[in-house]
Amino acid sequence: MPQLGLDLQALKQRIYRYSMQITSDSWESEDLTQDVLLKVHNLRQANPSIELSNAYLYKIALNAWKDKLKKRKLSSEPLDDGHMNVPGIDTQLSTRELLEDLAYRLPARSTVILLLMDVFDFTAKEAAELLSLTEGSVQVALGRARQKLKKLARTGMESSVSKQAGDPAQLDFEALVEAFRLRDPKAICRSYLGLAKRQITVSKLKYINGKLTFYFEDPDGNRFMVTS
DNA sequence: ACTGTTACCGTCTTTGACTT
DNA sequence: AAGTCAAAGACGGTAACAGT
Repeated sequence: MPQLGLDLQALKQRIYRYSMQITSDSWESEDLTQDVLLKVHNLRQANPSIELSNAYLYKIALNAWKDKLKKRKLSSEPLDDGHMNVPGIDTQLSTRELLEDLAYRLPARSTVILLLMDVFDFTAKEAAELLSLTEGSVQVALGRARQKLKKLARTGMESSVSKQAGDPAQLDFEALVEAFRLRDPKAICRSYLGLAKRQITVSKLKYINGKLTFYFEDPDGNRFMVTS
């Protein structure tokens, strides 16, 4: 029975492979891998001499996946909720496209709130915390932004806004992460739009162990993760 | 006109007690 | 153990008002 070494990267890859077998979904697997790594970390802290066999590791992953499914209440909630990597089913694509246009018409703060809550499924509380606002302000700003979004959708976004004006020069992942770190709505907006222009999408954004974790996807389909 | 805050309301989820 | 149900809490939305 092969023992798992302390090489975190190797361990992560192994768990990811198990997760892919269980979930058949890359994003779910990344989530599951994070969960399992956390469980393994806790297990090791509780018992440093614990033997983490492959079978045991697989069991942990499987149980974690079952827990996830339970919480998600599969009967009432589609599996791809909040995820945008399901081929052919991109329910949030229109929101994303509208959002990118909207970003040129709304204040940065409102756009970022819409981005966080309607695209990345942040709660009002989380968005408020990130932007140093009250929950009420976030909710109202969101409502107003949504109204504007609907209005623009109704009018067919008739004038495709010129996206050249004001485009910043240095727009990369670090800029976006830094913008989030500094809680600067304008910078977040700029960086996000810059990436969108390069056809690089932030396909997922979530808190993992208290840190913001960004999942990017480039035009070639390459996916990578950046943690703030 | 725009933005932030507060109060209030409706909906959904969670939790605990109770019954089968 | 499993199912049911009511209470409590969390959450999102809206209206009204105030400040800039």
